[in-house]
Amino acid sequence: MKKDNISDAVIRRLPRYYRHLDDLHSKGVVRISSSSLGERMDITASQIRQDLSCFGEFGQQGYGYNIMELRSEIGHILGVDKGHRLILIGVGHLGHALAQNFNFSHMGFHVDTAFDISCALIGSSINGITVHSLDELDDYVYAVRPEVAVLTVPKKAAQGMADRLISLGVRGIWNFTNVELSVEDADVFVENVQFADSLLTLSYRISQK
Amino acid sequence: MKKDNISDAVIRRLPRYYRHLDDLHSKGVVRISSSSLGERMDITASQIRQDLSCFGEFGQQGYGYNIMELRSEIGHILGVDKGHRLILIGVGHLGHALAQNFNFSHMGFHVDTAFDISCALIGSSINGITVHSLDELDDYVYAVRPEVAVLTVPKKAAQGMADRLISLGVRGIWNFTNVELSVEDADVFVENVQFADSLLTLSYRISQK
DNA sequence: TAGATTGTTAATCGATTAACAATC
DNA sequence: TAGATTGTTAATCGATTAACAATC
Repeated sequence: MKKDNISDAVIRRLPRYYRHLDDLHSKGVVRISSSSLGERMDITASQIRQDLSCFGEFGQQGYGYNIMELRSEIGHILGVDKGHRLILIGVGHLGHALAQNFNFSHMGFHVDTAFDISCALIGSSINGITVHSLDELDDYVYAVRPEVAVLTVPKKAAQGMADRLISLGVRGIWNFTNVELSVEDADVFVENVQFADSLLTLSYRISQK
Repeated sequence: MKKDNISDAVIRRLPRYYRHLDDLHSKGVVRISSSSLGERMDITASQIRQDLSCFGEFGQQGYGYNIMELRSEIGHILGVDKGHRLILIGVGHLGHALAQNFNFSHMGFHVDTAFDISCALIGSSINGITVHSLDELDDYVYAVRPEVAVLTVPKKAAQGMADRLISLGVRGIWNFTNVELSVEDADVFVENVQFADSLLTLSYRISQK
């Protein structure tokens, strides 16, 4: 039974389902039951069925799920077929690493432009992504209307840049600065990648006993 | 009342407490109540008190918490005072970005060595971290006994390298490859940084409505 | 002392798991 | 058909919030 309010816990599991189904699909597996998938992912079959039931009915009694179909359904739920546009703000080492290595298009994102203040970088191109001056940001965003901006700028510039991006109409910020951005607009979403928090969690675990 | 089994939810909030207290401390604030901290962090005062009570009694009735003291208590819980040693495995763009930008020492980690297979990199130095050949990995680990390895190698090499590191005695793997590592040993912890999952979560949110 | 705020117990809320009728 | 497996309801478990006596 389709639900209206999906809990954060469920949403955070969706990409993992997607990844596993993608994997199985590329290995040529055609169908899978919730219990086999659960075993693979180390979660209960119940949870998988419960999670999926928030969005619809994708399986078939006695058969399980068709992998290609379920993969595409979850992809659709995640919005990978929406053709979202994305820009990179900041081309330091991290921004550069993302531009170079991260497979944005596999997640359904179109990226062709990054912005930085460094003259040394402006005009250069990384993996097909050209670096522009931040002076051109406003015009670009008005013209192209990217939905998402990846923020890899220095700490100090983070909040100001976030405000600017939001006022320009960006709806999602993928935030790699270790600053907790304050955002008023309820339609704008910030997804934080907090390296430090992640490492400290690991530090905690290896420190026990 | 001190607890034995701390839930994952609590552990994942600790770094955030630590970060906020660190911030307040560096701003010169001396004391804070659970309610003010809660307001700042957008969580309930109850949750803060409940969380902290898992580890001991750090506050004072009528006063609240001494920031310097609580910060150092939480730092201690997280193990930032343990002097953990860390190595980088893989010096591609991402490894390079981490070596260059990430403040490992602020998290209490000692890092001076990275490993890679590329001859072009071996012998070079990034931000005081020298790059060695992977041929030297075993000797180094036996000699120095680093607790944590940061894994930023290509997908294909991930599981093999993880196995090797674990057999050498590494206890924590900070995993940036988008491979779900399989680890038998219950004393070894893997902390995943799944960029793709994070971006897809954002994709989901901006796709609603 | 009076006011503030803790640590903890109890109540509530939400998420996970189990069970099972429905059905492919 | 018989076996397998779904989607969903109910039961359980755990996490969050509220309340309050204790006390600085």
